Amino acid sequence: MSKKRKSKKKPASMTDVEWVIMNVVWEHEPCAAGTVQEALVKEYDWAYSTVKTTMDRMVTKAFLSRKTIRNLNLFSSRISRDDAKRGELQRFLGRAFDGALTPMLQFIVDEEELSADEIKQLRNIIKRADRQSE
Amino acid sequence: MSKKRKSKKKPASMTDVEWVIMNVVWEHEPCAAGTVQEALVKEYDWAYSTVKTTMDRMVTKAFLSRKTIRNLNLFSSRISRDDAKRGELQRFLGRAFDGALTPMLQFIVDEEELSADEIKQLRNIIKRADRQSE
DNA sequence: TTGACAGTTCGACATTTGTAGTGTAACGTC
DNA sequence: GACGTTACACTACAAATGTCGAACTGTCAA
Repeated sequence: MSKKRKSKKKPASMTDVEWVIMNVVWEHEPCAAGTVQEALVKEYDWAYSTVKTTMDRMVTKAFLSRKTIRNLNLFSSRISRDDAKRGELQRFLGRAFDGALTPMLQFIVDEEELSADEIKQLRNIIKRADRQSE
Repeated sequence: MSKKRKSKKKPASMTDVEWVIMNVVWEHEPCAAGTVQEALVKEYDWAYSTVKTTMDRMVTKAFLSRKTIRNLNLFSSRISRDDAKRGELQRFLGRAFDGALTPMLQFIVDEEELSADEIKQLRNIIKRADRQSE
């Protein structure tokens, strides 16, 4: 898309498929494509080669790194889960909430029907943060 | 991507470009492609035809509707801003937080450096929700 | 009526994405 | 050392995306 303004380098965006794969890699790294495919086949029935191709591409995109041992490709993540989450949050906020955080929470509170329990949890989270910031 | 399980119909996902355009449409609808292009040219320098083509495609995808008056195409949104936000939130949570809300907020509180003011705002939002749920 | 304009339609093209088949090379086993 | 099993590398291909240019058309004022 390419905005005109400069922006502090943030992790490139991942597609849905890539997220699914990354989530497995973070759990199992370093791991082979077969491992990932097997972990996912119950939910998504992708062929081995589909997963492998995607992972190869993710190496090019620098989401993954590859280490070859003998006949085996071992993949590892090149971005941390937290960085990826941060990037995703930024993009999400940017798209839908003009980048602002509190409107987003406001929206959630207003629009999603939160259970009393969830509200309690949220309150606790905030409370803790609040205390810590003093 | 297509998961194996069924899922309640939720709005299809929009690309970044589509979000940018939608945000303008929501502000100005019903509006012409030229209006949108002009509104965006300062930030993104897309040619008129780029915007127009994208909007045409968005009609096909049912994000927009088109009404032709004489020589003019007037576009309107077919999904509400809130629905789009809801969908986006779901996708965001699904990708990065296994669909769960509180871990997401936890993450924000832990990882983003929130200003004291932001924390206060958050607390107020929650407090209000809390009171309301009783 | 003739431009100047604004807006349209259509086609085009390079990339990226989703998805996978195939032939091949290495591995472990009997 | 032959053989079945794996995992790999390579190729393919349609659909979606990002991006426009060119040619055409309707409108309105001079």
